[in-house]
Amino acid sequence: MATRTRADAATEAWKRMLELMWSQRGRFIDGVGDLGLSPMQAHALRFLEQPRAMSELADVLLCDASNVTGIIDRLEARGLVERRPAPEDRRVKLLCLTKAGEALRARVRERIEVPPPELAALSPHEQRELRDLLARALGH
Amino acid sequence: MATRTRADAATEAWKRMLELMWSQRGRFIDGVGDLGLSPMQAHALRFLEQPRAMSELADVLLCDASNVTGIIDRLEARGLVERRPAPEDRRVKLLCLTKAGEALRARVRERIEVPPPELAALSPHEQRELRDLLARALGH
DNA sequence: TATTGTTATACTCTATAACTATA
DNA sequence: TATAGTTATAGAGTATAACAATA
Repeated sequence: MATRTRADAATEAWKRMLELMWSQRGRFIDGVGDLGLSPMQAHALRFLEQPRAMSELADVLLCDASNVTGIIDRLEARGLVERRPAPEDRRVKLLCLTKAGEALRARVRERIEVPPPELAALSPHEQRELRDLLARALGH
Repeated sequence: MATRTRADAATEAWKRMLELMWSQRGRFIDGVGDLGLSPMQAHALRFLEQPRAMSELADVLLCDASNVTGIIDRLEARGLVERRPAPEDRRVKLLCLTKAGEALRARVRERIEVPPPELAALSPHEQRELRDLLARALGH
């Protein structure tokens, strides 16, 4: 077996994606921080496009349900989210964004979805290639 | 100006990259968790390929220097890192990995750098295209 | 009995401000 | 005086275990 001096292309691509993502961390933290949100609070808003149960939010945030209690407590205290008992199972609480929550969620998305300069600087053709490759990878 | 019903290609590409990254979050948390590391501890190890001052590590981790004290305290207590006064300025402390720290750092990298199934499933040609596009974006 | 969400607890990460030791 | 790092403090995220309400 020949000595491998270079990783395969998927590994190289992944390492570069990690590098790009890490470089955008400050922009994300500052962007949502300007809106008065911690990173996890911003992610919670992101996933509340539709009402979800506490346990569902815990699943997508990859944290214990007991954490979601605290995260939602803080958003609720700001009037961004409401807890409503689910009609079909009163143990379940559905998390619904208020008007203010919807508005802030839109602002979070606007900020997060602005592509980094590194991508914006690619040619239109390269941008489309990248977009299409990622669509293939994600099975879109 | 015409109504834009679709975002430009860079924005679509970025959104897909965010989606792919978020989907890999659990693998990262579990991967470094299996090694007994929190995410931030793992990142700290990542950036200690060469000895660095506390303040330098604070810069790359995007956190206050006072946080680095605690993060490094915990790594040092496990014998992974040593603080050494810098010869030219004894206020500065250089963080050096021990043998155990080097070994664990290598294991962290091995785990993190495995590409996700979504990328591994692309054809070799597509993988190379993706790798090269990202290299262009990053100015490599 | 089992499940959903909360509470209690403890640890980690986070920033700010005050402090120390060097420069 | 200024800077590098620490300590003190407080708030937020994290998991585990015990608990209340509901199924």
